[in-house]
Amino acid sequence: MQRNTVQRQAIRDAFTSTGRPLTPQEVHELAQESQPSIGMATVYRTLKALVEEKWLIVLEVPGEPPRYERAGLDHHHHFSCRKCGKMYDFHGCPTGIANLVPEGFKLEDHELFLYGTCPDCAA
Amino acid sequence: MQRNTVQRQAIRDAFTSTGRPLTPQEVHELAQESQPSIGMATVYRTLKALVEEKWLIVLEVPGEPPRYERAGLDHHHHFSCRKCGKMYDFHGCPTGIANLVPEGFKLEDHELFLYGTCPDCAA
DNA sequence: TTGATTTTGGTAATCCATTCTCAATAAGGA
DNA sequence: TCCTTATTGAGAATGGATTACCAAAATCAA
Repeated sequence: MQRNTVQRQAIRDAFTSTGRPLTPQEVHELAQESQPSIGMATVYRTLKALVEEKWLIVLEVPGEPPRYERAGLDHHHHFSCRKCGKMYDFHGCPTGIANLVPEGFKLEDHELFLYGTCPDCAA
Repeated sequence: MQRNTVQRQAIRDAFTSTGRPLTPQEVHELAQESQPSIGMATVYRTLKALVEEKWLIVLEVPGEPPRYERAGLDHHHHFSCRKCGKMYDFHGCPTGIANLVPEGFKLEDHELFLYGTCPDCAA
């Protein structure tokens, strides 16, 4: 049977307390705040398990390591701060995406990445 | 001085003849059509040089190797075919992107990836 | 508490894209 | 054509993220 460990709980807490997509590195750092001895192997193992049990999903990001975020969120897009590297969820969706698609292409999905500066990093 | 080699020309031709963003692998395969003995080292070396001389730019893509494409194109977005993996440029831009951004965030840039089926792969 | 079993942490191993090395080849000015 | 020098191709080497391994520690049902 699966056991509840403090490490696994610390990893889940990283997601519920920040509410934003996290890299394995970020998860490791956040989990270390309550479990200083937690290792990267445990982080990777647990992320994989949480994806398998559909508590997390993997978010691939251009030119960066993947982010993990809570599964089941409403349709949204992602903002990446160029100064601190933190990624945020923004709800909503621009209009007219279907109009970009020329005849003959079948559009199934889209992913929008926004870049700029977050409030924490504003001058 | 820089020399014009058949390999370098074959790589440039891959971009001008297809007109779409290419992975290093794709460049290699396309260049091999006219230069069968061309090696990956030459492809990587040449791509790097063409980026430095601003004939190409690097396009990072979520969860995939980077694409290279001609520099200086108008603002556009990218469509990736889920069947054949080929990537295409689509001109234009959806509206209302700025509206997604909450108070306090400064938006500088965006990148939109569309996914679906291309005409070549349509059933 | 005990004890079977899962989980952990540290480190070695793996994977894979990209870069390096270097002898052989090719470009192109003289 | 010759000769200097840039470029190539093959394979080894590298770097960074992720996974495998395994002895030690932790979980939890009885």
